[in-house]
Amino acid sequence: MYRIGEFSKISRIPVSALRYYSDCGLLPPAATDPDTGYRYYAAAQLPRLNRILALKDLGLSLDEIASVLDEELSVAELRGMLRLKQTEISRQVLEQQDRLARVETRLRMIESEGTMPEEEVVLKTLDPVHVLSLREVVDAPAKIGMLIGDGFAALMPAGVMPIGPCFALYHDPEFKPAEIDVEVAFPVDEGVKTAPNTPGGRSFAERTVSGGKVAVTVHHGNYDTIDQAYGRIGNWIAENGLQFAGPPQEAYLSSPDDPSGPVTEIRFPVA
Amino acid sequence: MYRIGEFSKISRIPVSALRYYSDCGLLPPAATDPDTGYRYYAAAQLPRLNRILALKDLGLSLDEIASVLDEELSVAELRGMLRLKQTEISRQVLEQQDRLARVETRLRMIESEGTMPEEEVVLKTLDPVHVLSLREVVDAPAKIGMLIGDGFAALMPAGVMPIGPCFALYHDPEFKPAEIDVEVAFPVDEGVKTAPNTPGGRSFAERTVSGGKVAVTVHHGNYDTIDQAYGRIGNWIAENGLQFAGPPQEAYLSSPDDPSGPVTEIRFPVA
DNA sequence: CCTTGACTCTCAAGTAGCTCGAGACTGCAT
DNA sequence: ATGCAGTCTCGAGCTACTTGAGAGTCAAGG
Repeated sequence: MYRIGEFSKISRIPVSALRYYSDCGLLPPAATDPDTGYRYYAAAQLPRLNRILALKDLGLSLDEIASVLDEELSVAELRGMLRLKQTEISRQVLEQQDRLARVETRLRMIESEGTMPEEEVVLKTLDPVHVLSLREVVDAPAKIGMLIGDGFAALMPAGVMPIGPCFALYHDPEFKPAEIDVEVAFPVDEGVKTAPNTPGGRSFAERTVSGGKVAVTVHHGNYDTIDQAYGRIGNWIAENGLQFAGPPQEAYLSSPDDPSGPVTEIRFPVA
Repeated sequence: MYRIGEFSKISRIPVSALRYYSDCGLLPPAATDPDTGYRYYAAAQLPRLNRILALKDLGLSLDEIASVLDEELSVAELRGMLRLKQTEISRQVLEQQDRLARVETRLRMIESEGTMPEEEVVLKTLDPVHVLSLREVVDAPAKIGMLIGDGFAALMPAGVMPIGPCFALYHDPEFKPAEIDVEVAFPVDEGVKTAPNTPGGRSFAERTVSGGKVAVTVHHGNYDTIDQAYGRIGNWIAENGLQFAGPPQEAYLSSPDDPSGPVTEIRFPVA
């Protein structure tokens, strides 16, 4: 029988870890002196310790290891557990490879630009939103603001409160400055199915804007420089090997009287 | 200005995380009501939040992100940090791929054998050990036991206490049962440079057995079935694409009077 | 028999990045 | 006045240990 320090030396596992395994019942010492509490280990416990290490090496948690070693899992269960690990690990490998690619992209960016950007593009997941919307082909971006104002002017008096920032969807397959097919959407409660027409005589459509993965970036400042944000997000999508998967959105996140200027979030659904 | 719940919705970051970022100073709210403690966020804080998310996505810790965002790191430092991450992540990728291969091997093993083995092979790292040793060509494995006994018989009366279990090194490039070139090594303190000859007239050599990576397995039971352990470890090394890198060792880990039988650890240096 | 030094014990806290729950306020709508 | 959703702080929990404090134990040397 070895004391914990000797057993640590022959197993090359730190004393603290052995004590931990002992405390959580994974590898109780062969004997414990009831007076002193000293743990005594037998050489014959090494196989169990090695099994623990081997299973840990496969990525199992100590709880899982305990169940494998002590609960006589059926072969089917064991196989299932390992299959699960397998998919989990391959997922992680892919994720880490992606991350590695992103780090490398970032390094190249630093080399070429000498610094990191103030505004980033990130991937987020959108929930589906229930909206009332106005769709129209307009001949100038400024008209969109009027459309939004129109919408609010119709909704507020009718007691319909948007439950989130309103946003625009751009339905054109490509951008034509003189003929913009835009849909202005006001998120509302599920229950709200309709609203009175706008002062301008337009009628709301009720629909659900689908969710999913979107590339997102924020433009902070005057609207006339928003093409920077579009450029950024376009590059990012290309660099990350993604593809457009729906009409882009622009969400207007600041109240019009915000002293630090308007904040617009641009979202491109991607796949 | 948004309350935390609204800001959470537009940023799609959980409230708890926003509070956490606020507490650790990474993203303090634009304003805090001194009476109620309510946090108020501005839309203009989204770019900073997105930068946080993007950097987190690269694998930086929150501390590192804070220093990147606030401490105006020089471009060189930034590059260094990312390079470090880069190597770190590629290391992890390789490690995870290895692990994946091990899980797959294990799955195949379960398919073919229907269960998991009682004794595992694991990779460990040995420290260099200072030893006194006896080397000899013997004509039968049983003679090794006698050599060990001889060694102890010489060391103990001279007051030289081994500081660890004794072990044998097999210097033959291949196994020949009738002509075994074996070295029996007794780990001793650095200071011990010599010892009297054995009763059998053999003299000790003093040397340091080098450390490094070894594949290890334990044989529990009678010595005549030890070839199982050798088979196991040989297969394992082949399966894991490793190569022998030195004479194998056998360490005798149980005292001779252990009621549960002898325990032998077999170690193959690998590269 | 006593001391010394190495070893061991238990218990608590720390690690990273949050999440969750309890108990108490706050703000807004009826 | 009431209710309810939202918010606050504070503490614990997650993994697999590691580190440290303070106290007790063991074997050898004097």
